Amino acid sequence: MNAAFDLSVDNVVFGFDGEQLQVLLIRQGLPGVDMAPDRFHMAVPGDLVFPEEGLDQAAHRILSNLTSLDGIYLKQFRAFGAPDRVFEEKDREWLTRIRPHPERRVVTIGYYSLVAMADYTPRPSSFASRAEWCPLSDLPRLAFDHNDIVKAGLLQLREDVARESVIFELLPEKFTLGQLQRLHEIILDKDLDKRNFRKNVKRMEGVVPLDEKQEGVLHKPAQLYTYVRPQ
Amino acid sequence: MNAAFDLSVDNVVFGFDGEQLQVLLIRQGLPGVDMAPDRFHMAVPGDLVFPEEGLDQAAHRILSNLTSLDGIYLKQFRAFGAPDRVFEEKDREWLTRIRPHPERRVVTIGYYSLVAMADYTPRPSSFASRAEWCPLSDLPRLAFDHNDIVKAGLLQLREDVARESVIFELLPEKFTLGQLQRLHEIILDKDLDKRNFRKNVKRMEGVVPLDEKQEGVLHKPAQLYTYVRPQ
DNA sequence: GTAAATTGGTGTACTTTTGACACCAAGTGA
DNA sequence: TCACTTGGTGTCAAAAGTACACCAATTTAC
Repeated sequence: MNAAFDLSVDNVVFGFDGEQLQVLLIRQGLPGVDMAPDRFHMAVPGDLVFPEEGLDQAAHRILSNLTSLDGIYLKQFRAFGAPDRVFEEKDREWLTRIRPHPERRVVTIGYYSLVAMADYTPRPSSFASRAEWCPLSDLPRLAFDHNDIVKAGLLQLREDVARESVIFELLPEKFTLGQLQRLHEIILDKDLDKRNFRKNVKRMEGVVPLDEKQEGVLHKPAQLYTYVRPQ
Repeated sequence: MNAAFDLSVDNVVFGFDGEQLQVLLIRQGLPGVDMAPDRFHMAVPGDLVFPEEGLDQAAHRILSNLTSLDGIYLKQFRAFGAPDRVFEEKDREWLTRIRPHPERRVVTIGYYSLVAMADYTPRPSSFASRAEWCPLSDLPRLAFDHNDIVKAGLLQLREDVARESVIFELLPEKFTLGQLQRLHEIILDKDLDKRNFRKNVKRMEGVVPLDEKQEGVLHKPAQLYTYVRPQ
């Protein structure tokens, strides 16, 4: 019995544009092959873990390679190891062409991450892959079990938002309370009362007002805030 | 580059005896070898995942094999994949003798589980292994990175107890409010007020009083309760 | 320059939850 | 019958959560 696995990491990167949650996807073609649009491989950025590298380390490396995103928040949330998680013909074909051992069972470790979209517009990177933001509400059919992975990442994010200060990773350096509230509403998928929300923010450590206002908006400009990690 | 991993599952099984939290450990010797006591391999029950089996499935199978515990609550909480997680000489030696590919890097998926100790006294099982309860407060040095795994499992349990009804898995079918409170106190590692605790229990779905009282105790016998999963 | 549209910003009253606190009751064993 | 142990109960104050309505500042269209 020769139970060898390939191990991969998949990163569900959430971004926020002030309006809705987005997920970073990569569209991968095959080098030198002209593919029909529906044969593209839309997936969350992920790849195999190297033999000598830690999991967190791999997650950062892979994300950096595929999207040039560096030094961002990344949290492991779950392993996905159903034996049939790669079952579609299209997926298998793709693997055959890029993986040294396409027949091997792959177990993947899911990470989620948070990025302030304003701070980063994804730069296509290296090999025939293009990174692009896609609204969470409008996800296409993804490769492998990546739709499940995204869903699970979102659930974890929801749980974490309540407890941690994770959420500020999703905002630009300067943000308005309106944005902060909308982000909470979108992640938690429920409406919050404006005044109560602001009451809570006041009690929150690290949210500090700047001497600056929004500009170029078509309504009363909002006070800008920033987040400084407590301690 | 031939990046092949072995994949294992490790189960941190928590038990409660009415007094303190315990963890289920297995003491594994080598078949036919007489080992000095300090060379025994004390570990959390875990083993390799089969090539064709899902992760949850593997966790249940392995736990069942090593401890004859079946059909219990099991929750995946984290993957452990540091490249050097198996570094001690003693551990390596042991692996060399039981694993087909002892040199292979092993990534393990941590599960935690909960058992009402009263319902189950571990039965030694199959190959030269003995399962035994060990107080959490008095854990020995375990094999591999199992001390870390237990610690991480406990943290996850703490978080989950607040939200879910997980905790009843740790109690016998009939329990007293005193036991329920002690269990909370032990898991959360803080004292709770008796009256406030009972107030909260009243608001909790599923905890129903029985027409029965404790017997054979050296004090006022307590009302017995049971838990019925809501809906 | 006036009106419409849009989002920003504020306080109060009610309800619910949490937290602190002390004493009698029902058993056991000496 | 006394000492010991755990079981069981209510009240009050503080904190947190929730519901709710109006004016302010800016832009654009007329």
